[in-house]
Amino acid sequence: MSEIPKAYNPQEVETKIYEKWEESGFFNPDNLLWAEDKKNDKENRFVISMPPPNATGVLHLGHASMLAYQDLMIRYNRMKGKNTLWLPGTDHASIATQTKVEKIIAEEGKTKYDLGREKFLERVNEYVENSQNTIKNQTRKMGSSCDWSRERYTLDDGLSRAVREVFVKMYNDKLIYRGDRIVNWCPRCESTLADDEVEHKDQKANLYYFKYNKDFPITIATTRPETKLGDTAVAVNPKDERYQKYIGQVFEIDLGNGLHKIKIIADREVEMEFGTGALGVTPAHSMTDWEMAEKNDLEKIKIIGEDGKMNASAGADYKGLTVLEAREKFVQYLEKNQLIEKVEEVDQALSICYRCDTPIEPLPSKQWFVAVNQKITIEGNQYFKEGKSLKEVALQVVNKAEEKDENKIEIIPERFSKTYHNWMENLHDWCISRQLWFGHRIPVWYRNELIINNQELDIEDIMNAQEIYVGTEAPKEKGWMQDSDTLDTWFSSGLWTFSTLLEQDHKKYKTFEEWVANSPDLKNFHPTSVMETGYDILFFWIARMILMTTYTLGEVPFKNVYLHGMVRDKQGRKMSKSLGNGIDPIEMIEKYGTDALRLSMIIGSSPGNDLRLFEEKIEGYRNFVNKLWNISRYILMSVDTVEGSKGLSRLLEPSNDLTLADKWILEHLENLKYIVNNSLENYQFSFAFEGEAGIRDFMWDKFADWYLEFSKVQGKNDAVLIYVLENLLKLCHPFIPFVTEQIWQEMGKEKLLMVEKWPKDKGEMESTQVSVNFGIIQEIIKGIRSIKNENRIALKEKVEVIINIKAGSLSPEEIKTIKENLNIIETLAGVENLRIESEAKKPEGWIQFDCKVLVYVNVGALIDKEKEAERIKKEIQETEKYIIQIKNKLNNERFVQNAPVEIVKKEKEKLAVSEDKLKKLQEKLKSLL
RNA sequence: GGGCGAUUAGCUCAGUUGGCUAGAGCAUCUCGUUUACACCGAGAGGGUCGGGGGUUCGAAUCCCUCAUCGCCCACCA
Repeated sequence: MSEIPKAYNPQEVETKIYEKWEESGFFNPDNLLWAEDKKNDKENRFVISMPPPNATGVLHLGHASMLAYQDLMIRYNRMKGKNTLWLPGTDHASIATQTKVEKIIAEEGKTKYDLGREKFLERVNEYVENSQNTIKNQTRKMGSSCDWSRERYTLDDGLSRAVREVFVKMYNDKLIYRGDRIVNWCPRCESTLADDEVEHKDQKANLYYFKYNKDFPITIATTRPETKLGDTAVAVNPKDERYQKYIGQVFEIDLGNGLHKIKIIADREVEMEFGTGALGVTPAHSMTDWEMAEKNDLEKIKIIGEDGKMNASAGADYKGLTVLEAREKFVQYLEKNQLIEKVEEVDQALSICYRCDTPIEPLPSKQWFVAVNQKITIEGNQYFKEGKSLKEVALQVVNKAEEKDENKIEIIPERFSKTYHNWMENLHDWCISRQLWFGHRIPVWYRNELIINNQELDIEDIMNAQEIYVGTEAPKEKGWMQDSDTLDTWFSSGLWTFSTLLEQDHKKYKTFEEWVANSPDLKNFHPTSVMETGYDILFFWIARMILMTTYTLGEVPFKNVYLHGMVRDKQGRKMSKSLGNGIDPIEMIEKYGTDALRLSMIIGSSPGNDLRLFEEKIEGYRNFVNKLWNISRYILMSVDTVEGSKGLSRLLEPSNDLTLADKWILEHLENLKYIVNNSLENYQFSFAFEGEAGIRDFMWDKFADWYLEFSKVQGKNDAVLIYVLENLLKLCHPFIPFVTEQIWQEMGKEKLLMVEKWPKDKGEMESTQVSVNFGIIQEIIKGIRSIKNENRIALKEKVEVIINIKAGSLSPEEIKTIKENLNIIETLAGVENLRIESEAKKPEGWIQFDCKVLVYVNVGALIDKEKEAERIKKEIQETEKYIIQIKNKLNNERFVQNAPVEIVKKEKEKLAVSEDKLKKLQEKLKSLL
């Protein structure tokens, strides 16, 4: 088997291995044979809905990390014999995708209007198809073992029907309504945005202090003077003595766009300390002001249009100007009339669009909303049987941090439950209509006489039609026109966990209820087990899925939510194009292999916390993978097989004829199984690998550096070698699937490692005599090596050593152990003429150290006595200090009284050991001088 | 304005009910051409656990407070 390459070459094997996996069919739970009898056993399923990447662009590190965590969970559970499904797909991401394509055609000097809706959508779909393929191939490169036969797209036929069905159902239940309300408007996207799609950016702004006219009694302050053209009130704090007398009065003003009535109103929300304590109320262009207007029944004058420009109501002077132009012009007007008192620079949180950073313009508009506070009763739905609102149910099904209920959704880490509850409690009705072309068209049709007569109509006219039809298909009669808007992309992703499990061939089901009741996948795989995603979309997505799924199915979408952090650079900065600090996962895969990249993202990550990633880290894990490769290479080259390589599997169970080292490694393997199982069950992925007794320590330190070196000297035990290797490969597989599968194949296995049985553990390992005995040998070897190194003696250069065993210091078994392992000490520490003596005196000029025994090492003439004496003095000082510490503790009555007995006992033992050590050190120092 | 997180070796991080003289990897230094691996092996140095206070026999760990950095939410216009 010497044909195994010296260094693992991921590029050569990864594609082939992935093809092998995919061809095996085991990504699809229907083909997992062991699951046959448990096919319909819901308890035995493990399901993850892959958060669908946007169907734009390429795979970035965020995707890569998500795929690494999910594939880890999936492979672990699959090997454990669960009916395992990982359902992949892509999201049409209406606003993101449309923005991207708009940019592309802008480079051709065109706008979407030049193309028209139909042609534009063709371009988008073309673009999407291209990107989807890229993303899918890159997902494969990550080694993702997802079931491609069940792949879905939020805009595919079935999912589109699901969207329409749910919309209609909600409309009929009065949970969706059309309302004329102030909304967040992005003038660049020319669309509304949901509240959480608005981001805030801190910036400096001018705060203008002025009066509407010379006679007006109150000075107001604003950062947006141009909106004052639409003011209908001035609000003051009811407690503000300065303005008490004006409350309730109405003034008439003219800012050049006609007479306005300005009413002085009182509102507790007004801060007396800010500005002049008086706020000009612009109902149509401020969220706060809109609410005040509702409360006080004020007129709402819309002066800014959907194009972000001033409209006719702003007056002839301003009509057609952009907001900024209008601001400049209005400020000039104020200056000319000497109305400005002062201008102050203030910090302001500017609202911007989360997709294109354009400042948001709040304005009134007729839009579709989901009513989150509307109470509703639904028969057969466990959550809504007693009249609850969407919001109430969404709050009820998620665990609060302080009170845990197994039946509720658990968010990991726990602290995000609080964030979730807080956000959900404050949720307003959700604006779901978007003035975008790309997406699910709203399934609403309008009709009036004008449409029937086929006249040229403005969209406003149509939408103001008297007749409305809401249904999953267009009405058959003539004269109906569909709403031109599309749905918020999160509306469809909110259905993702279940809409993807509805039978693809939906046409055979007449009603939604039938479709839901008869789709086998939905029955078998929903609710899903874990939703693994970034904390950044907790509100956008997690919350929406919970709202939509509890309503539609009466089920939660998932049992647990695992939130990962963001990938950042070494300094903790966001990776971005402008900083140039981004890492391309595909490039890293080509350089270091997928397994290395996966490890670099799994290790060091903990739920909800950001992860710093840099190339040296990936390189480090490439080294790890190569180490595993070489351990395997060594074992495969050295074991004697019964029938060539395929005979390896016959040597599975280690026999009873075991050396100390055999027993030692097998014990630690058992412990490793426990550590890995326990950590993975508790989502402590990093700990399973990198923890104190994790995979890395076992493989590299215990197995390679100790056990294999022992076996080279003391003779190998093929059964143990193979047994440990096989188990190690299994335990590593979910982390680093490619290299482990490749080694498995090199071993001549017929079955894929991917579907091998996961090693069961027998609980936590207790410290045994085997460990103690092995530890003694290790200590002796390490001590000799250390002394040689300090005295600049090469490891291979042999030195004389005497092991001095004091009467009664070791058990007979321990003494026997040392005697049996003299050869290993000689070889691994570079010793000749090794002797064991009891009560031996240290020969002149030798150096001693102690562990459980005293060891004398002949370092010959090389010893630098003074340096050695210095070293010992330092050690004596440290030991003395330590002894004082322990003595103080033990002399403290309260410690002896209050501390648990084992702790006190331990301290006493420590004291005894240290005092013994001190004595030996002092002897040593004496003999030196 | 409210909430959350982080702060442990030069760097990246462990440290899970408070109890081994606080650990690992990388980097540094010394040594090594042992046929599994230099993507390696052996050894060494390096930390008053952000500051202060408290609880406790005992604190990196629990509580309070301050500081720095980061994130989220929010209608100071």
